[in-house]
Amino acid sequence: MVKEQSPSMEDYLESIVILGQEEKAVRVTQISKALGVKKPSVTAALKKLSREELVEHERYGYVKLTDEGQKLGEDVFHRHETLRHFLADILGVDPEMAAKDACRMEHAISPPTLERLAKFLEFVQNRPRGEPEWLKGFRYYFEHGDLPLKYTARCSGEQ
Amino acid sequence: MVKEQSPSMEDYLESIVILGQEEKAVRVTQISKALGVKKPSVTAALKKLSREELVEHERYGYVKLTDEGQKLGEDVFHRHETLRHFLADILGVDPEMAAKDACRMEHAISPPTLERLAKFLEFVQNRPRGEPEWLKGFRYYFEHGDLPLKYTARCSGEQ
DNA sequence: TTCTATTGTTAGAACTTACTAACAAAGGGA
DNA sequence: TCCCTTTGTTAGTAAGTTCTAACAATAGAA
Repeated sequence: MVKEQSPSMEDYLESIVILGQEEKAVRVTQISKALGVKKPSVTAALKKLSREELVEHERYGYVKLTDEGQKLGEDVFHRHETLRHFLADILGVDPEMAAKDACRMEHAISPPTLERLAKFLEFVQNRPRGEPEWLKGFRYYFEHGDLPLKYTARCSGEQ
Repeated sequence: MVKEQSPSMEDYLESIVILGQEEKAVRVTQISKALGVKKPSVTAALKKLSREELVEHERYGYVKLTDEGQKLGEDVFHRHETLRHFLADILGVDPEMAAKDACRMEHAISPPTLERLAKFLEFVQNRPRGEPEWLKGFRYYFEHGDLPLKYTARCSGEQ
């Protein structure tokens, strides 16, 4: 079984997954830049992740994820994306801030909670008729502090 | 200005706020039990928080928050409660798990994002006619994987 | 008042994660 | 081939958080 990873190690794994999608080979410098840490920190992290067989990394060489590491990293990325979309698309948080918050919250949310959040997103977004009316209502509510009249009057019981 | 607190220190502050609401005087042992850490850890944390003038604590005595500390602790608690309610009441996460997740996420959410989340809760819950219909729709969707027919048929454009 | 259980502190260690400074390997031009 | 830039590593340090073991203060009961 795979040991629980710390937020920090999760960040490394996630970052390697993302870089791996963009470039053919992942290097220490890229990870360093992506995470905003110095290269010796990356080396140390890779050493630790290698010991746990989540990463393959030979001295001065490329960085590769094992199947296990890939799975873990993708999972973190999935949490990140779900949270980011929820924050930006539902709550209407500024995209940049949504990404930053997701970056931190991704380490704190449990699998069952994430599942529900993902389903919620699905529920709201996978509609043939587009964004539901109540969501527009929320946007209005957030701006004005109360609902437009039509929401309290029309189609009663629906809100 | 108040220094940003680490998740750990935020937990101590929050815990002292909560214990302070329940009991007249807060002690090291209570904090220790509440947070599930050993007493020396509490002593060390209080020392640090004292240095930053967030806590008043004399040897072998009671623990009290300064105004600043109280404000910070209440803020953490507010984040916790907002997240907990969202998870439990909107997403339908099991109450115990909602509390645990909130406990971790409370350190990761930014003020603007929290504000939007709080507004969202308000939007959903402060209704004269109770829980909106779409939320029941979500519960159904989560259980069954798709919507009951009436949601796709009735009141078109509303969902 | 003295004993004892409770409560709290100190000291010392471990773990994690990051940093800087200095060195070593690799690789592409000249 | 040699040099120089880029890339990566090592060694040493520091901060933060927690722990255990041992000791000290406190307070209530006898």
